[in-house]
Amino acid sequence: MRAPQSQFESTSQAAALPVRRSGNGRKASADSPDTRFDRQLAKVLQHAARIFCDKGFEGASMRDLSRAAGMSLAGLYHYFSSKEELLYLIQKHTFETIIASARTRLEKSADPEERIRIFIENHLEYSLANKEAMKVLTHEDDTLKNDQGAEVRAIKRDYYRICLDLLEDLRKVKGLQFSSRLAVLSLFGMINWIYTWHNPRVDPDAAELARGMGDLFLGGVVSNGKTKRKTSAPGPK
Amino acid sequence: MRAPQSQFESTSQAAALPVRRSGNGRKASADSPDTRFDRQLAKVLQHAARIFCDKGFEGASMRDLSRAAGMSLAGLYHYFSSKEELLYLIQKHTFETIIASARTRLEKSADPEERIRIFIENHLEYSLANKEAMKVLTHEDDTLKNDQGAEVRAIKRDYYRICLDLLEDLRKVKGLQFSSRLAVLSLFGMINWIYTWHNPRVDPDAAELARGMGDLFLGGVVSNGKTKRKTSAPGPK
DNA sequence: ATAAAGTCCGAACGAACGTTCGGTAACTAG
DNA sequence: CTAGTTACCGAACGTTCGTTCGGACTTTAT
Repeated sequence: MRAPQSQFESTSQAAALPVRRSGNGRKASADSPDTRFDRQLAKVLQHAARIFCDKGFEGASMRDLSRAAGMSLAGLYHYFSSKEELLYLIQKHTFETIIASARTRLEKSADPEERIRIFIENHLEYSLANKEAMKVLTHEDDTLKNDQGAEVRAIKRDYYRICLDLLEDLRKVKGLQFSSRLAVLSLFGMINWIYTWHNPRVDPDAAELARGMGDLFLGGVVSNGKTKRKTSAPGPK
Repeated sequence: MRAPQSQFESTSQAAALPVRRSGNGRKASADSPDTRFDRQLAKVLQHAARIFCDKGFEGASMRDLSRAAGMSLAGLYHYFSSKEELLYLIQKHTFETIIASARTRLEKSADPEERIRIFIENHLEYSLANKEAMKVLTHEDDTLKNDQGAEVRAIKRDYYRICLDLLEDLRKVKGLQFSSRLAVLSLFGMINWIYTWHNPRVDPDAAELARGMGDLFLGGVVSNGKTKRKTSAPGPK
């Protein structure tokens, strides 16, 4: 929930974006990561995530947003160049944060099964602590087009790949047989669906949820992987 | 006053909607379940589902829809009274169809585990055969407000309840211990997430997908339900 | 002090939105 | 045939949309 560094480059499209850099060469002090610009942008991004979460990207108007952020319509455009870029900034920041967190936590264990549990718990903890941003991630999954969409999709693929590797480690070490793709997408289904139903007043917190879903998923993968022959039942072709 | 509406009736709000019934009073010929009106409405609904699926409910314009349906903007309003009602008709019809199909198929078995597999397979088969409508169901989950929203939400609760009952049957018969709510929501996560990734050219068909997810889910539920302890029994592999 | 840069706003732009209205063909009933 | 209903459309309504522009106040640099 901290401010994003203002390294907001599109990476693509080198044009036209009003982008400020925080620590540009001027100042003597090496780096000031939080400029006024950065702090205000972070605040706007947070309000925007809430509005996009509530009304959807297309359903939310810039006027809704200006009301929520307590800033004039025109004033908003000081911080980004279009509504689309706003969505891009939210999605990119959210993905990068959760990936960084996962990578850090995964360093602490070498056991394949425990690493999968760590991955799940990290995802659930971040999801429940940042519900709005996570809903915007999944709900506006294919809203962004062109370069910005491709970039976010690439980051998402990284995240997917982390989980896939964890599962293939497990499979090798335990000598199991199952489709990693099907398993990882089932797991993502479980943990990404939570935003549609989780109610903090009735449902468990992230840690217990992670334990329950970890049990369910790992129990399923392990118990089936052991006895399974892949081309089993003749079935309909 | 004006006309439309047929077997897709709106049980809530008795006012203001243009209502028309299909087989009203007169026709002698045995069954005309399909009047011209009904057939045209069904066609429009199908086009609308595709457009809503592609661009989202808010992102889709009535002009997009009129182009897709090959009908003028004004002509569309002969069949429904607002864009919102259009979404309502799609969602209601989809839910009712999948529920009816599930109920019919479930009659054919009394074994709790097999019944869960039937439920999963029914859901996946319908989902893959009606991708657009299913995406509109889940993606525009909280778009509808007021009476129409409440009605769709009630139908959805029925569907959830069917699955919950199946799981509690399993738990009783097998003497397992697990949270039915967590289990059913995890299962829904798996099977509803499919629309975000399934590619018919690479991924298995509904039957094999249902087998795989049934194995995963039932394996997890059963193996964990038996030993209320943490996972990974110390037993040697 | 003066200049430059950064921050923010009121007002307006043209385009697109959902919906309505008056009318016109086509079909159906008697 | 005529009368009436059904199916549909062109054109427009009023509103809201994302975005822009010129200017003004505030902070920073010299």
